[in-house]
Amino acid sequence: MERRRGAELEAVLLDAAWAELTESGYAQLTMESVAARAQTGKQVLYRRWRNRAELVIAALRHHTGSIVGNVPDTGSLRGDVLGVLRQMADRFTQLGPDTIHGLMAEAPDLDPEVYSRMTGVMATIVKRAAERGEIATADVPVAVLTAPTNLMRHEIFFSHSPVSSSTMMALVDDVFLPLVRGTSAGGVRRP
Amino acid sequence: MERRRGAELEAVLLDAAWAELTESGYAQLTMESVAARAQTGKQVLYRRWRNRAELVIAALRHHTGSIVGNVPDTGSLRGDVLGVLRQMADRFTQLGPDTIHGLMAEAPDLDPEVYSRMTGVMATIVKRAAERGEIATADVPVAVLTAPTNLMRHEIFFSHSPVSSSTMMALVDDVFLPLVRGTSAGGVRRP
DNA sequence: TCTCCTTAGAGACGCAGTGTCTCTTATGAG
DNA sequence: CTCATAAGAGACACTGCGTCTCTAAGGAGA
Repeated sequence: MERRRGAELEAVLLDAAWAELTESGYAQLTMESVAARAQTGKQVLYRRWRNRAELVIAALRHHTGSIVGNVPDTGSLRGDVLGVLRQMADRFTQLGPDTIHGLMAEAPDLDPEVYSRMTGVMATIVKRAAERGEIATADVPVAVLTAPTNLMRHEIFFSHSPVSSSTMMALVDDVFLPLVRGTSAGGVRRP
Repeated sequence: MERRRGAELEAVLLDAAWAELTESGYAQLTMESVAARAQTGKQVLYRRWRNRAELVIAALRHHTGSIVGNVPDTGSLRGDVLGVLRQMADRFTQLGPDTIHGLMAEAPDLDPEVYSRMTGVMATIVKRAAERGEIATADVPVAVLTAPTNLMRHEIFFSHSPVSSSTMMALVDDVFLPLVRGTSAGGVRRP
């Protein structure tokens, strides 16, 4: 019998977990189902991850690759923010809400990382827009800076269907842009 | 042995569930623990609710009473919106995030009700503000109307500590009011 | 090439909780 | 007083978690 080891085996395990996740959802994913799919024993899983939540998080990271690092740069503030929102949508909608909620319930320490990172991304985008002269100042209240991504996250978590682009545009055109431009309500409409 | 029945028994069951919930949290709440606390058997629970999620939801409704119905009317738009946010905070912070996430994971059909109701509440508040002449028009984009409550819900779900009043004020003063007043960024600061 | 240490693969195990089933018996309705 | 209903109590099968044990594969090093 040929035996998988080390990184090769680990990849197989994470792929198996990912497959279970997308095919059956988080609630159906068990350590035993993952082990069975990977044709190995539970101990091999527990040797690497302490519980289901850690395994799933690892599988998530493994599949979706390095978490961002690439801040959109489309040349316009509107395009950049929409780009960020679309990134968030792409990352999560393939998972489905049950996985997200399940993970939140079992791994309460997952989010702060992603959370603060998004603020940094938005700050960069706004700073560049200010340098381009597109907006008057990059000195924007944190509540405004985080509003679009937070609202987007809210949509992802509460809507039971994928977030539509019209919803994303509403967040940008009706909420964010009026706030950073200093004019709202009847200002710029969507092109 | 005196036997509880009907509504009297049901109240005991729901109180027991609520006690388990607040004392031990959602993860620790089991049908057996609730039954034991109520000094009865599991069958009595299963005769009324199909599973843990339904029991908890019932306990929640029973304890917090009828869900809203009372729209704040403080005389100012700012006060009204802050009142709504505070209501949301009061309702949920006593539960803790683990209960909320656990419920979301197990009862995916809980939210839409509350969800649409909040939109109606906000619409009422804005309409009254327009009638008072506090703002120019009640014709506000839905994205703006739902922004404060959605952001508040976001805070409740993601922050692992109770939402502070300064956070709530930031949502109202930095995001909502500038949007409905049509002026932002450097406009009205908090009193 | 041989040895040895790590660890994969396989399965048994105890534990906890779910949801079902059964039985006895209190109690309100008639 | 009778009787249908449902409470109280517990046994039950089942599932999944996380631990433990054992055998044997296959690299690393001599």
